[in-house]
Amino acid sequence: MEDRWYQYWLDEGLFHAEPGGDRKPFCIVIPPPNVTGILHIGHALNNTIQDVLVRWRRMRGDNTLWMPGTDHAGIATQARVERQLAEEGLSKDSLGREQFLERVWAWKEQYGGTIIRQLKRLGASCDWQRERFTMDEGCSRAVREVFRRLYHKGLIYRGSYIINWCPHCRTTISDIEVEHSEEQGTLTYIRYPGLDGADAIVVATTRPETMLGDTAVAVHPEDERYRALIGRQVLLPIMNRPIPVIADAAVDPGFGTGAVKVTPAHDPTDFEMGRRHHLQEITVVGKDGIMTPEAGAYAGLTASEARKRVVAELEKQGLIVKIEDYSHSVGHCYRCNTVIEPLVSEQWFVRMKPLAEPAMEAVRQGRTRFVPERFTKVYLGWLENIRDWCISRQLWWGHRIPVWYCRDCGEVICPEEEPASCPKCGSAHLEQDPDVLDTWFSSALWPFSTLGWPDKTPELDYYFPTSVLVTGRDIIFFWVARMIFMSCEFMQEAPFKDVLIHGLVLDHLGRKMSKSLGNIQDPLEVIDNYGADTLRFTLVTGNTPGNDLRFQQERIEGTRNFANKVWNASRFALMNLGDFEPGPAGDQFDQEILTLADRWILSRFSRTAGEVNRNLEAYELGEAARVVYEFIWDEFCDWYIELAKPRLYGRETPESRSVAQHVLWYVLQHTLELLHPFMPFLTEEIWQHLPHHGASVMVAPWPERRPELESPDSEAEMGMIMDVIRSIRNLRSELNLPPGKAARCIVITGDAATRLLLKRYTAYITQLAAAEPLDLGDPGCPKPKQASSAVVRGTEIYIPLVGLIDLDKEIARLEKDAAAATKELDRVRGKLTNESFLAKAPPEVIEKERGKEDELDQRLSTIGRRLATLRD
RNA sequence: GGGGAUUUAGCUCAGCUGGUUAGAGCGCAGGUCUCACAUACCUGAGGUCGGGGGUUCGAACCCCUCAAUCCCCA
Repeated sequence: MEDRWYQYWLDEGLFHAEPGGDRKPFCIVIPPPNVTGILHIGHALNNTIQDVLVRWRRMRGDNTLWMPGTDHAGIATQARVERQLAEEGLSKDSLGREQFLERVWAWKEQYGGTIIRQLKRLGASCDWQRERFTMDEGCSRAVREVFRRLYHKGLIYRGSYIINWCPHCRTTISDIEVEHSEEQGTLTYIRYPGLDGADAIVVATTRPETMLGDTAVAVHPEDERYRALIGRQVLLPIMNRPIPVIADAAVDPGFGTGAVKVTPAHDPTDFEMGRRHHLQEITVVGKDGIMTPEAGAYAGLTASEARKRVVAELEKQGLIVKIEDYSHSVGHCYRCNTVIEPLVSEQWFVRMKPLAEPAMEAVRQGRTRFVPERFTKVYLGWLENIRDWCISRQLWWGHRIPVWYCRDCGEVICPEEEPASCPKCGSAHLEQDPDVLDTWFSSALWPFSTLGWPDKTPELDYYFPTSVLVTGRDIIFFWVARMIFMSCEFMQEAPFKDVLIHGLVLDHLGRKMSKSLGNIQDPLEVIDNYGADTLRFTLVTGNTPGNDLRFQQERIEGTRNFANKVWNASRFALMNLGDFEPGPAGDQFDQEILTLADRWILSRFSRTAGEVNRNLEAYELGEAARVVYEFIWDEFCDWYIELAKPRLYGRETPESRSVAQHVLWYVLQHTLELLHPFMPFLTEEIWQHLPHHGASVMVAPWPERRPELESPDSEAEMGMIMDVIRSIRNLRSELNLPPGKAARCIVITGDAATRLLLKRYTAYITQLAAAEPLDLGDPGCPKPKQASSAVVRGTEIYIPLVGLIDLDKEIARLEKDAAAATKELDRVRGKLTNESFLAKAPPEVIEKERGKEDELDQRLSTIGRRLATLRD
């Protein structure tokens, strides 16, 4: 059923959008999933939210484009193909760059469509004709253009700095790709002997092996303990190299002894210090994790082996003061969890300060708005402390850095097209930089590269800036911030008006889903077992924007039940609409011939539509879905359909039947439309079976409020009748009367209007409460003693059952009622006798309290009289 | 160390700008196979809204503080 409708939508071209026209544009660019990936539950949530918004706006009449695509995911994809090669006994180096890339492309062709197919199963209404890939021709051109412009503007530079090296992935990674975690290690205190009679100094370190590359010892400038030593020299043990004692405010006097060893080539803080004090940078650990020749006798050892031997040697020399257990933060690669090695290396960087400023301004001025708003702070905080972005990666799969070096004159060239010769010396000996760019560099351009930039396309002109970006909060730094600064730089405006941030999908115990925990919920399995509609609805409900959501089996089943309810109600409607033709004025109603139930459900429907819209506009998708759910189940099914049955079954007049058909059809059809963004397949299936205009529910006009259908009077009258019915049901239940068994019921009210109302709609009450016969009377009429009774809104209800009423029980029940009413009345009277309340509360609030007081008062006296009778 | 989130019925969560007798689903108890639906219907029991203080006529909602859990950053 789902596949069939999806194919129908595709065949009808309903997902496709073209720029132009006088409708409002609405555009979302998809967060491109990794080509290598498969759909996980987080994708399902992310894309369901987008699809709800997109389907809603499209029905509302906006020119709606949902731009899809995938990301080349440099490290991940390369790693996958390398693993595949390894299984064949090959390696990327044995293949060579060209052949390896061919293999990756082939792999992409074979597996790259998987996640797209899965998105389709979810029901995603993307414009697939426009599907893009971050390494397709257009995106690649955008990447080269952006690089070139930033380079010539001096915002991209090459330099030797400390970077994060992942020895496993064998590439640099950016600062945000490093994940820190607390680890148990040791703190080793080492004595560095003083030179020229100076005192020795003791330093503490978590990585003793790096001492081989020390080029200074640092203390805090105001640390009295070491003041005398500043500017003097100490002897670096083992290497027997004299190194200076320097003063730097970056040193924490509270750490260890307050004196630290400085290894500029292997620690970010030390690196900064080294640059400030012009220290030598000695690399002792290589990119392979092996000690370099600079490590002297330790060259060739692994770092951890070197650590053992260095400590042993220092021990031998009596220079180890002590070794303590110590818990400290260690950086790991976000992809493979390998411990990161900080290294000094020649890399490409983006100068962030000038780019960050406009990106912060765009958000500060509200041109881009985060929903929920609290994420603004996260975003701004990050950009305020931004460091330059290392963008070169030592990979093959990705956008090659568009820079060539002349082997003859050393010129660095960043031209528009691949150069044939050096513009400076004319040499043909050019060599392109071997590295590729960080994957996020190309995704940062996604909102405009997919719309055709750097060309001036109609798409770019019409759909940019896009309307809203929907993404998880884990990706604000990686992606959202970078898109914003790139757009500010190249489009002179922020790429989207709103950023809707959603939380993570957790398992039923509230834990992150992970392979190692084995608690992954596969969305496709849910689709197979329950359908995409159920998955979508479950993900969207029971959750507020930005908050995490626990995924529970019971909630899936609850939603499945709801889908089933919709299905059955519709089946009922279809069974009774066989001979119904809506006619040209199908949305018009003659108020005169409508029944109370008709007016009530139409009124409730209009309000529901209003609520759904209000919530969707506020990105409260969960609330919007809940409102539709409650309307369908609690009002349409439980009350309206039940009340319409006798009419539909022809037990009344043919005219009454046809009016009921009309209202039933109208409400069901438009309710399906309201539900469509959340449950696209089910609603299409039913909608198509109902009399309708148009090709699909997905392009039906979106239901808006219709104030002329709203009727507070009908809602109030219906509310009264419903209360009476509930009250009778309650009494029946307490008397253990089976729901189907008719029972006589006496309803007494002093209010003539109410009596008239109940008289007119006696049929509703007899039908839904099996109250038959129903006697209506005024307060003067006799009340049976052998009866169970209740009071609702000033109306007394009696069910007489001679011989079956336990008077003591009945008295106890009424006393309980009276006690509750008394308690409440005391509270209300407390308010109403409070002068400040009367003086300061708004009149309508006071009025409301007075109304309550009257009702409670009346109720109490009625119950009181009844009790007196029973006790008699 | 800094920042944020969460804490409401047995469980999972709603509760929009302070004006409710605090809601839903599941679970629980009782009753119904009523011709759309037992994946259902009817009825009911369950909460001093994490603790303490404050602002206010009025606080689940605003402020302060403490506690627990989770997340991010350094």
